[in-house]
Amino acid sequence: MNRRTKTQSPALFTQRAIDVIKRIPRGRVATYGQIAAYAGEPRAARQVVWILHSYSDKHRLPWHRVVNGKGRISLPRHQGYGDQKRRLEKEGVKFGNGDTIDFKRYLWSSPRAK
DNA sequence: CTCGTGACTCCCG
DNA sequence: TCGGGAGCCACGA
Repeated sequence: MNRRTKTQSPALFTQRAIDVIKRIPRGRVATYGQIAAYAGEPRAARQVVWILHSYSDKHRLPWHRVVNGKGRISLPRHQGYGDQKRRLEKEGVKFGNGDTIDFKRYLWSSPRAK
């Protein structure tokens, strides 16, 4: 009777989070917490991180459009920091002093969330 | 089941 | 402005 074995599919949250990330439009950015909130778990920002690590490739997620709550890239300098910055600038996102992104201009807001 | 991991976030000082 | 600490969640070993 338990037709649905838990190992079959990722948690609903994970699925929704992936979906949310895929909806981030070009030239816009979203924060980890924001994505988690749209997916239904405001405090699962860390889970979003894990998702990026595990599914960004399989699902072709726009991982570079995800930044931290301070409007800055979270990747370590020795990792994809420069890569992410370049990808964003290529989409028209400008970085201010201290490599901060102006949320008033580039933060994405889901049409359905509001 | 317990633990470790991870590109976070909030709260203080 | 910056750093430390606690809280947070799901997954894999």
